Amino acid sequence: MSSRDRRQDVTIKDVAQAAGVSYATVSRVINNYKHVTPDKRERVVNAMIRLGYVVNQQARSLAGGHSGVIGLLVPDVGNGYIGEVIRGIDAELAANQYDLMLYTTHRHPSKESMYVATLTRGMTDGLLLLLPLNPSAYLDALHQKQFPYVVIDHQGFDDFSPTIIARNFVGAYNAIRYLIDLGHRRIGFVAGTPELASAIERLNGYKQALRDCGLEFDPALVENGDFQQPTAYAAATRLFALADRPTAIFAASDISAFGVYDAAYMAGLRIPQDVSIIGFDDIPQAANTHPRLTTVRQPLYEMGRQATRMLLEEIECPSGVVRRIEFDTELIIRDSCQPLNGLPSSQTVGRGGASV
Amino acid sequence: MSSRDRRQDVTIKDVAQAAGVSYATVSRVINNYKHVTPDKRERVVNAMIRLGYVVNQQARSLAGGHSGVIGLLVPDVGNGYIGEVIRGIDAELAANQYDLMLYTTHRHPSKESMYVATLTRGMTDGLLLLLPLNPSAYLDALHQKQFPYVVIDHQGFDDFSPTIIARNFVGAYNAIRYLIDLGHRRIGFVAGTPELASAIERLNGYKQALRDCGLEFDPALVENGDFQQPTAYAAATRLFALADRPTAIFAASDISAFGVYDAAYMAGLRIPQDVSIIGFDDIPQAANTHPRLTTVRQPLYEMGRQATRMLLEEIECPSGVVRRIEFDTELIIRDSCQPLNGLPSSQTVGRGGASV
DNA sequence: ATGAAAGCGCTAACAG
DNA sequence: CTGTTAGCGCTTTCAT
Repeated sequence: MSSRDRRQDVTIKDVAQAAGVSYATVSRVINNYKHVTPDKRERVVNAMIRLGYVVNQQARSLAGGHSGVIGLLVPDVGNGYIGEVIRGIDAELAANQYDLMLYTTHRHPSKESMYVATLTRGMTDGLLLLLPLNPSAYLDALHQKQFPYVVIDHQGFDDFSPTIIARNFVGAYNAIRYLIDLGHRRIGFVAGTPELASAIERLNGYKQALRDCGLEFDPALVENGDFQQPTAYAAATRLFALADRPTAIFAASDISAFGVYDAAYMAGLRIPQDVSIIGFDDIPQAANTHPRLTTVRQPLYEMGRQATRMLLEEIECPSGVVRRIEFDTELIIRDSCQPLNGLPSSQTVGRGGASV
Repeated sequence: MSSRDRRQDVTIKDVAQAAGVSYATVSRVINNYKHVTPDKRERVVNAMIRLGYVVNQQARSLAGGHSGVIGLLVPDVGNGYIGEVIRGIDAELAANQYDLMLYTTHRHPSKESMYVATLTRGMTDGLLLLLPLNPSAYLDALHQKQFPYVVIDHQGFDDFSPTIIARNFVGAYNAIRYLIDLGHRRIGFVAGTPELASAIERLNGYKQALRDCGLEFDPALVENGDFQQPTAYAAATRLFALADRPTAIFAASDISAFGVYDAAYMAGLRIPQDVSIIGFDDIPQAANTHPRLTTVRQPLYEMGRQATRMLLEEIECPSGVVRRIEFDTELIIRDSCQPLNGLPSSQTVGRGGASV
């Protein structure tokens, strides 16, 4: 089927011949075996360089070696949140000479299982699952197969999956406390996909903060969303149309917050004078909006790195120990909130301040 | 090396046995050969389903079949521009059942050659090169090898590389003409990496527009950049410090434009009242800044799609014809420019207008 | 220490 | 139409 002439590629046999050794020896040199005489090793290395030998990963992994590639499943690409995590993964992978196979599930739970099946059939040495929608469908199998994997941002309901997660509950809790401290009482919440544990945790944090402050939970102030901008726009529009409209809105993601921004502008509400807004994630764009978005920071890049490190360690020396790392979230105060009927709360100067 | 037990995976031999046929027949069924009796085909399919057979891509491609994976080389991930292109690529790939292998060169020209060498050694059926920095080092070889590839966003200096590109010159030209029409005479330019042809084209468009309007080209108004925000910030800061500071700035990318925004705010300049700003790309964030960024739109997503389509066609039925598709750019007028000493130029209402 | 040889799972002739 | 078989390039025993 493939039109190109693979015969022109140089293989270990060519190298062996050129170096005057058996091709098993070449394989040994490539794989850094200890017991090869320096003399032969050098001859082989020279031949490899001279001939421009490049290893064929497929053959290597078929024959039982490792493939040197890690599979990554993400719901989609091109959104800030995922981009940051991928950056972290990519950095760690590159540092360890691993390659990346990227799969987008396009938020189709059924695709997940399919991809997992393919990827674990020799193509990859391990799997990174970001925001899986339907992990129960295959996590058991992976675990049984002892196939290395790490789940990012999904507080699993099992106790055998290595996991990287941020403290979503605390992050949301603190955000709401901050809003309440500013005097807000009617706080709207544009929630995330209820299938995702992180969305639920954020909702719980919201509720708990209200409760701890003696505020009543009003279901009318909570709109379901999906972390995306258009949905958040629609949700916020409904919230702003309420007779007793919220004076502050907490969005389950920065992208949602941008949708809330849009809705506020369309409703003629000024931020933060007429409505305070807080996001979640702290993606790079959050600092480029106007006013700059106050948000709950997740260390996305670092989460990607750590997940990868965890996976690579498990691949290279399997311990069987199930680790779970929780990252702290941090409230990043910028310019999108202010005390109810008060002055801007931002302590910052510069861009945000000057532009008001 | 790999700890998991691959023997538990079901192979075509298992399927063959279960279906009572030779394993070549199973292969034929998998590859949709015409000459297989419906009866046997059905038995094979049933056996595959019953046993949960999943093809091993490595073996398949080693044996001469296609790997079903496309390699993509990008300078980095997580920036809006690249994310959009990847989205397009991903969509087209998914529609055609191809998988994606993603490589980040981290802007190291030397890594490019290395990755290309690895990827063309059986791992992939074709290559997509986005913004290559050092293509001359390997494009010849790829072409000679007849290895399918498509270059995105790099007006090649060769005539044998299939290419997807936007009309950078015209885009920049029109942006400057627009600024001049608004009355601006001192127009600064925060340029892109001079190694990239697109950066040069944009600079040329800038110069030509000036020339056509009888304006003198002032080298002091052009700052070199690298398409990134921090560099653009520094560049714009210098521009704003000029005795005869520019009243408008054209940034070679939207990300650069954000850096210019930062610099303007820090310098206490209002956008667009004190300085007009135009970007290039129209990444999603461009509409989320304040004021919303006027910019030159490249159809990033579509460019990714088309590049992929072109590559897949060449892989599936090699024609040897070198195609080159140029996409039109479009000036998207938002709220970051206004006539010199005049009123806002934006025709839009809603978010932008209401927020001023 | 190193060569010989047996596959890994699959595709692609080649027979029949 | 279908079974047999020879590899694809490499890792990994098993001898030596």
